[in-house]
Amino acid sequence: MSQENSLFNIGVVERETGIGKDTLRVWERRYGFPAPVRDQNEERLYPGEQVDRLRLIKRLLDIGMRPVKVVGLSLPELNALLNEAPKNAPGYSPELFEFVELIKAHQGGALRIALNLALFRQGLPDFLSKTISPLNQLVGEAWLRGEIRVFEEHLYSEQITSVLRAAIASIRNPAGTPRVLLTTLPGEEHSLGLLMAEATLSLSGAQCTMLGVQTPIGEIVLAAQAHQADIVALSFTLSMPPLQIKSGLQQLRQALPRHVALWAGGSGVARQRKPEDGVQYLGALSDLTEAVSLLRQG
Amino acid sequence: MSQENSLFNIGVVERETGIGKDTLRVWERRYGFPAPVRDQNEERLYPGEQVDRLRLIKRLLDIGMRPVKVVGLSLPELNALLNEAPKNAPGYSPELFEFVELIKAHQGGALRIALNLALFRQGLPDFLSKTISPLNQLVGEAWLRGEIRVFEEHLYSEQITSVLRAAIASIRNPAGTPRVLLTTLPGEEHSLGLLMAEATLSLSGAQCTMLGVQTPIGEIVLAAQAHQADIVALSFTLSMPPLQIKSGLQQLRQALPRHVALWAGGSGVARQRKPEDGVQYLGALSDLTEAVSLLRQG
DNA sequence: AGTCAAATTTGTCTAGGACATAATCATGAG
DNA sequence: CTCATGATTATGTCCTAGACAAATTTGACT
Repeated sequence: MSQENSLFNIGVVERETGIGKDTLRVWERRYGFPAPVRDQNEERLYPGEQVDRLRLIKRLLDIGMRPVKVVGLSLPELNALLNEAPKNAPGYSPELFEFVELIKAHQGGALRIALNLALFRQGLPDFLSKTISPLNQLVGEAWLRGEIRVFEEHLYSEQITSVLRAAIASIRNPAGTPRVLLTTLPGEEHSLGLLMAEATLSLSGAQCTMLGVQTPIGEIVLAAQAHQADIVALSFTLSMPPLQIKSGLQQLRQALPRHVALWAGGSGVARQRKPEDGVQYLGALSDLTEAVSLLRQG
Repeated sequence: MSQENSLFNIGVVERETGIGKDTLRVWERRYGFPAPVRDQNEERLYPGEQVDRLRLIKRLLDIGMRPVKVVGLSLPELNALLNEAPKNAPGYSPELFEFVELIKAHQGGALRIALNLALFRQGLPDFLSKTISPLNQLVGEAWLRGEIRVFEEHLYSEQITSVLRAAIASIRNPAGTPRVLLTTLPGEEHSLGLLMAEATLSLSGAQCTMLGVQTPIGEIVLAAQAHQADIVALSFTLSMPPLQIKSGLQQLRQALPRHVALWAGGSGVARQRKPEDGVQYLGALSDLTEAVSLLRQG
């Protein structure tokens, strides 16, 4: 957790929690929380303990709770909510918990080796759908409950990245079809989803061009043109505000030539209520394979 | 460039340019630029052309110019400034320009192959210092002059990442010394510098733990403890505000045990005026090898 | 030319109000 | 009882105009 006696100004809190300055101020006005002390210039200084609470609140909002219900709750109350949250827990296979144990023990090297073993035992499609995907969810839930720290989650991401990149490097198809451009919109900085999509698509014989994260919309359009892409594939996590996802997809769809398909996947789009016209939403990785087959047929 | 007739609200402009909302408003008040139109609610709507100018202005500020000199300049004036900027151009080897041509031609696959050839011809240390480093600078300058677009720069980063990660995977030393923890502070999202450092350190026999980008300070401390790190190595690019670098290094140095060394490198730290106590600044990658030797001796 | 203080520049913070849109609630129809 | 439709509440983002500390530049004086 944060240093106990430290105080943070509003800019630092915004960066650390991902909650905007305006939002922090308006919560204070409306809900009476957070309740920062003030320095000699009447500027807000947030105690570390409140920053910790804000982090937990952010997690609850990301999984769909509403501010009026969670902003201002005490640490124990927040933890109670977080612990009862994952009711939809499917039966995780015991093997997955071994990976989690490796994460908690900070055995990065051993984790990578174990993941690689699973990859070559199961094959890439099963590895992604039966190991990585549920493991991501399991890790996400454990992180939600505070059982896994941020740095442990970073370590985990790094090992997955390492394993997937090695796999992709060896199955890349520079002459495949369709041509797919992979990236995320500004604001979405997670690349794991992209890597999983690239692996799946490459295996389906598609030709992938990875642009990395946070490509401005205008640049995506240019890149699609330059690479004569048939498909632009975007990935969204829960950390991306639903409104930004919606308007971003709208703008991009409008700016992109009609013959270029726009695919969106990840936990962030599962949240979207009404689908956008001309945007294909993919719930699971397996949908990708299916969508490629459909595209080839039709 | 941005869609010609499009209008963007202040939040989008902040995300696209990296200039904060407060700063955009105060520039308008002080310098009369940007001069957005207003919608029916008196909310700012920035024309695409002004967003383009703001992007160029941001680049000039990142290389050390002052707002009073550049905010409000017209597109031709900005381009004139950008073109005269890189006076310190060293004599680039002709081979480097071939890489640049591949980038401009969007030949991602060919670029990766060419880079790999150079890697195995030169060896890793020379590849990093004589190819990648100057190429980064060359690409950075070309980008500054608008000769390389954002998406092309993304494509370039992706290929470098791919080549370096493959190299690192094959020289990783899980039992080496010293133990180094690699990451960036919140706000710094570029990981190329980290990868180059990891490659150099691994080759020196160090044991690297890569945490990826944007690890909160408190988490870095915990990770250093968990991995019994001897060194925490941070990377900073020009896109990181100097003030954030300074205060971040101060905070981290204070929170880290004294016996853990703190190393900082990248173009962002070259800008820092006064070095922080207890922080080692590394100007070039070769300094890393040297610093490791020194550490082993002393 | 170097050093120190004064002046200027610059980013970030403040308050309190406003509004569009999303989410929830309530009502009525089938 | 279920579904749709309209009213109400909740919520994030934007607004103005002022303030101040820290960084940088300027200017005076060795």
